[in-house]
Amino acid sequence: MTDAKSTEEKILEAAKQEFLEKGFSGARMEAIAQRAGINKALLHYYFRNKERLFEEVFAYFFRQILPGLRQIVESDAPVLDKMDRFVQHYIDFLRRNPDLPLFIMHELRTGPKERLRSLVEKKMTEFEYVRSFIMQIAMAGARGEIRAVPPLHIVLNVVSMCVFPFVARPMLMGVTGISETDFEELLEQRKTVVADFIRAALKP
Amino acid sequence: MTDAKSTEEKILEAAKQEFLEKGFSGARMEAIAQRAGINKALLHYYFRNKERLFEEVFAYFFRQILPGLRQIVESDAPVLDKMDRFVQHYIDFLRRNPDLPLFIMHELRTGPKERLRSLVEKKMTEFEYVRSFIMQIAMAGARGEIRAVPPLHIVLNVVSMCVFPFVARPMLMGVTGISETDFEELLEQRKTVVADFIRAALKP
DNA sequence: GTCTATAATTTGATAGAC
DNA sequence: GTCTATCAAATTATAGAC
Repeated sequence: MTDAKSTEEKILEAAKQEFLEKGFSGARMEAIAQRAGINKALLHYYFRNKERLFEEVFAYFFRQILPGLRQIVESDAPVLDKMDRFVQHYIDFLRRNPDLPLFIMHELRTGPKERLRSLVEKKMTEFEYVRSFIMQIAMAGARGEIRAVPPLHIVLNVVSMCVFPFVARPMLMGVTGISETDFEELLEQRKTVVADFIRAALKP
Repeated sequence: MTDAKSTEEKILEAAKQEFLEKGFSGARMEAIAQRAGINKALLHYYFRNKERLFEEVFAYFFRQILPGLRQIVESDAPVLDKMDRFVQHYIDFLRRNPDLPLFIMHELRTGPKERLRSLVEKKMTEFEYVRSFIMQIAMAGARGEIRAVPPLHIVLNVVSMCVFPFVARPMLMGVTGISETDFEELLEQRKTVVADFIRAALKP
């Protein structure tokens, strides 16, 4: 197919980059136009204003926040295996989208509160899977399959350990002084280290 | 004493709030002036421009990022006890400064890269303690006191589990639908849950 | 649909009186 | 030190030709 991207697609692509790098208030319409290889006026032709363009981009990223969770949660593997799979899959995903979490968190924190509510209402599906997962963990705990730890905290721990390195990346590299490639290596190790850590922590 | 705050202090106080809430690019000098009960001109009298005022504020917050670490690391308690103490102490600190991590991370990510370097050079003391802690963990692992897990990953895990709930707070409350007070309760529980989790994960 | 030119607004910063 | 008034620059948004 390799058909040239439509102008609208080019704009969205450019806007994603700019907003991701600078955040809403730091992003510049002019910069987005340049990235897209067009001029400002055309931005406003396709998307009325900065706010609307941002909403489009933000909603797109928000939908991606927990990819592939369904497959994992709905399978009939033991919960510990599901956690393994989640950790591996999620860290790989974040390596391809390293700025996503910080972007979402910052905009959720600084932006208007309606932003979250409207999105949660539409895209509750992923969140349903989170709740399902929590239930499954609770049941596994009840039947002694794993150690009794409050399920919500378990999920929090798992996600924390996956996401945090990406959020804290600049600090981490500043403190340890490790290189770009060492950091990548660290993330690769982390897929198994974190999975092991969780298994050990939940051993009955 | 109860002496009225000096104008400079009022400005800094106001600037901390504004920058913390909105970030550098989202903050408005006008808003800071209003919060401080003065006018814009006076801001520029005390701090030449927005950038300088921000640097002041940012450096202040940055210094606070790992409070009380020294006491914990330098004591001669077993490493696991130190981790307990760190978790309890750090979560309590973050409850009093819930927006600190996200603010630092976002500005480190979006701001000029010199920002980090200059601060790291000055305030390496806290980071030294982190490195000491990592060494202590490595040694504890070598003598079988804890399970053999790469020390850097252990520290990452500990910090992750403490910090992440604060970074992800809006998302967390959106997903689970829990109330403000329930969230506080969750954090309180977390002090012991996380400490336990780590102990279990590191049991030889 | 796309552009150039320009308006309208916001916002950081300064001049100068008190 | 503090204020009012104002400027200059940056930035979003629109008008109108092609």
